[in-house]
Amino acid sequence: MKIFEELQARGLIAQVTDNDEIRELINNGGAKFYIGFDPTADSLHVGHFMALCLMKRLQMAGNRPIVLIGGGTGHVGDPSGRSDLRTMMTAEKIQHNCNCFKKQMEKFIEFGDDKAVMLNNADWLLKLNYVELLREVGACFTVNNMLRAECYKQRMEKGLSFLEFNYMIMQAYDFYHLHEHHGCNMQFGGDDQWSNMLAGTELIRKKTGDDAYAMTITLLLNSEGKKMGKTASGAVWLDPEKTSPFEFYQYWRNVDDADVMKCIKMLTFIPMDKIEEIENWEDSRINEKKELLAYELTELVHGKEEADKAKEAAHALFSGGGDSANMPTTTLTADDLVDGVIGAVGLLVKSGLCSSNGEAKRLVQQGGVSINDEVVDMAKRYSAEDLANGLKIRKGKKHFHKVVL
RNA sequence: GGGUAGAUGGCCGAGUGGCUAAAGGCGACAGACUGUAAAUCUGUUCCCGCGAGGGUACGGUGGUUCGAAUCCACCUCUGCCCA
Repeated sequence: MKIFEELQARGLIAQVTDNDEIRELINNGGAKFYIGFDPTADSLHVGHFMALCLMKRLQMAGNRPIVLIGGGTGHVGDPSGRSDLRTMMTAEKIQHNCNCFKKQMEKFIEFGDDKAVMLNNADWLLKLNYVELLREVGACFTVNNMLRAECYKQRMEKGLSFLEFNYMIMQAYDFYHLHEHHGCNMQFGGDDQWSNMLAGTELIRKKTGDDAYAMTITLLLNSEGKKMGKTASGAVWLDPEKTSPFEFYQYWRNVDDADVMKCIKMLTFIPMDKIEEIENWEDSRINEKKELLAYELTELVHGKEEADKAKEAAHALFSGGGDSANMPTTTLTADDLVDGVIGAVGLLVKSGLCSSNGEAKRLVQQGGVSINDEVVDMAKRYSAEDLANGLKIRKGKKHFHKVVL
């Protein structure tokens, strides 16, 4: 199976500018393609991860990737897929985020002369001259057309600043610049990027007469149509400091039944014939599928060692036993005790499982907390000796934490 | 530049001088049921306090009042209409 067919089989391809040309190009390793990443946070998330995987797949098929960090576009802010105004970031924050991205990406993609290249659009966007740009690029677009783009439509009601409106132009210019200076002939991106990417191919055609191609990857949506990789407390990050490997593993272990196969296809590198086999597993093996998904992804992002640890910890916690070796742990000091003892509420707050005493109190009163496999009440107290051996706190069904003195 | 409507808890949204820590919905969390799933049912959902109670909070700053999310002034931001 060639790469294009594989991407298709995995359900990754959303839209393409020219099906046949693109198949020809990437199946023969003739694409020099770029994917842009705007430094909107100090860590990559699952959406970025998909793009990086795509990059890797294409690279393995002989195509040449360019990672474009949006040090310049980050100053503008992409309105696509947003219903409200994007807050502006300071230059320092952007720079900081760029550095964080860079570090994380180097773990996934091999960079080097004949491998992948990393560029930063700050290098050309920040020194553009406004009038010059207007004449050179602005003349190639009509506002009428731009306003018809899907990404702006939903913003027409809530308001769209001129700053954000220009994002499309910036991205189009990037593509044009990469085409001229780096021989880039193709752009990939999330499906919400489609209009921006088309603007790029159009600009290239108008300026140079060359054909350039664009392809979007399917956004990873769950069965309810919401973007995956988000939790109540925010995104699922790739940075282990922001989302621990265990939490990461658990996120995928807990995906909806309906979404498991989709995730396996779109996110893992398990070969297609194996995937077909998995797909035919009986319904009773649904949990095996989830474990497989969680393990594969954790291994890809955090490495085999962390993946093993996360899997072991999960098994220990959910399938009986009580191996607390790999649980997140908080070490308390004697100062945390009051009169030599500490209650369940104190432990919950100190360990970070609860953000306030009130929240912890509610949980305890609702019977949602157990310590060392015993449901606790408000009156329960623990002494320094109890703590010395380590206490295993369980909050609700799925949150575990160990506390030692 | 002129006119006009608005800014309420994580989000949506009611409230329009005391009964309002603020209806309702969504989300989230916990319990029951399960398969670490979904659906369903029950409870919880600003902070401190065991509790009585206290402290903050309705865009910002001042003011009127015994008392303000609610009235007044100014400011900031946003939508819409006219130029």
